[in-house]
Amino acid sequence: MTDTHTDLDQPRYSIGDIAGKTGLSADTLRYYEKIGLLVDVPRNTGGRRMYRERDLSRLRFITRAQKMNFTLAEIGALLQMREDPQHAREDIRRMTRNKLQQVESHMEELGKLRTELTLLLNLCRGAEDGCPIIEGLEEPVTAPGNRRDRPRTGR
Amino acid sequence: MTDTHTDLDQPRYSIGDIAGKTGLSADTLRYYEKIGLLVDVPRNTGGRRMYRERDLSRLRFITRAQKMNFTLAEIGALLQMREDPQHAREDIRRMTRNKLQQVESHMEELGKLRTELTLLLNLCRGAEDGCPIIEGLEEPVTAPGNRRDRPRTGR
DNA sequence: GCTTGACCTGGAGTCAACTCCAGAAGCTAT
DNA sequence: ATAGCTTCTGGAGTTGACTCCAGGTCAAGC
Repeated sequence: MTDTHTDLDQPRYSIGDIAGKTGLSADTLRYYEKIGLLVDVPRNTGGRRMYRERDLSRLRFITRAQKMNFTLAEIGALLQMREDPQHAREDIRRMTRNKLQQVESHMEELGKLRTELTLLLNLCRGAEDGCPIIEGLEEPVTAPGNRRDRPRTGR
Repeated sequence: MTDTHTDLDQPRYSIGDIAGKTGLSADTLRYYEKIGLLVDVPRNTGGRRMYRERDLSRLRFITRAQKMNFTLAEIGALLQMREDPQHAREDIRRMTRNKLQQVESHMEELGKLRTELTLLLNLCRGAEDGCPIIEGLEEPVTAPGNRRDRPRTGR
């Protein structure tokens, strides 16, 4: 039931436009359609794809979800949920809840990584010998009072 | 040969132990060594790998960085930086700075994704017909009454 | 000593997600 | 209406990151 009532005047974009806007390649866009991630992309009389705003919106969702390492299959399910949340099947809702949890724990992990990288960059800048703070990085969570001395690596 | 002086009493772990602790498979651990991500993993007399704490620490760094979609090659460079920050080559420092930026922008994107998923789950729960708030999701950042696309710099 | 299970090496196979053709056809400006 | 770019389809190839053998070795319990 994709006959949305009054979108006759909506702007349409060629595959090249969309590639430009999203940073995805035309090949990738065709691929997404082939595997069913993007559905009902209309064609003009010459058979060329004419994308609408909603496709763009979906694509942005897709790229965002990809950054979470969700598989395209999972993203497909999420898109279903997104298109029609109140009719989404229970397993898809559950999966979405699950994914939300994953996003949150990933954000936590990313926070740790950010800390590590920030330390690496901010400390030891210009220091020529020894950078004791770095030792702390070896074990992000270190029990207090248990400071092992660092064996110097040969390489 | 890494003649580490005083770590003779450090605990050593078998590949199975490490697999258990990290959640990686033994095959993956061997693979990481094969491609040079893990270096100088010592063997016992029988030729078996005996991992040390630092290997565990590296592996945790690796898995964290992988969640950021860094390639194993990139992670290898980051590990170099991590092992010896003050002697890291300038291009590796630059790369690290670069990666830090990526981490930050990814966290921002993840925040958006979290918002989307949260909305999907919290709204429309039980609603049977129509869920107007969902429309707002189509464009995550939408000025009311002015739904124009903002040009995004591609990844 | 024998069995059983963890581990070894080298190499082949798998999988997701693209990426790259070739050959044809659509659009646009001159 | 011709040139030159974009897009089309179908299918093959590539890449990164594993994953799975086969055929052998090592270690601990009985």
